[in-house]
Amino acid sequence: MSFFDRVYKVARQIPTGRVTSYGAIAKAVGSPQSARMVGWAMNASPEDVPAHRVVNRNGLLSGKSHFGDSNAMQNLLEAEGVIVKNNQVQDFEKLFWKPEILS
DNA sequence: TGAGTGACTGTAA
DNA sequence: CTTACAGCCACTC
Repeated sequence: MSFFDRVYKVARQIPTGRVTSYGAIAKAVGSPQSARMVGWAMNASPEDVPAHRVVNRNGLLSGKSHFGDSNAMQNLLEAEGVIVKNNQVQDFEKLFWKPEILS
């Protein structure tokens, strides 16, 4: 199983209406210092991976520009009940979902 | 085989 | 409080 596969496995576990950070996923897959790789994995993520629920540690939609439309990521989040304003998730601390560590 | 790159993060000024 | 900088690891050319 590759690094990417593990990232996808964790990302798919993010509940609807919740968000997490790249660093949190990196930690969950066993490479806490590979947050950048997580982002890269998201760049190549399959459709069944909710990449829009993954933001940076400030709750900022750093990856929105990688979606087709500049509003796509925000629209997806808002459709799930996540309030996004100025490219930033509101109540990020409340909505933050901590992924479980992969064994 | 080696250098470049990136949807990040934590620490320092 | 905001801005800067360096480390990080897996992947591509």
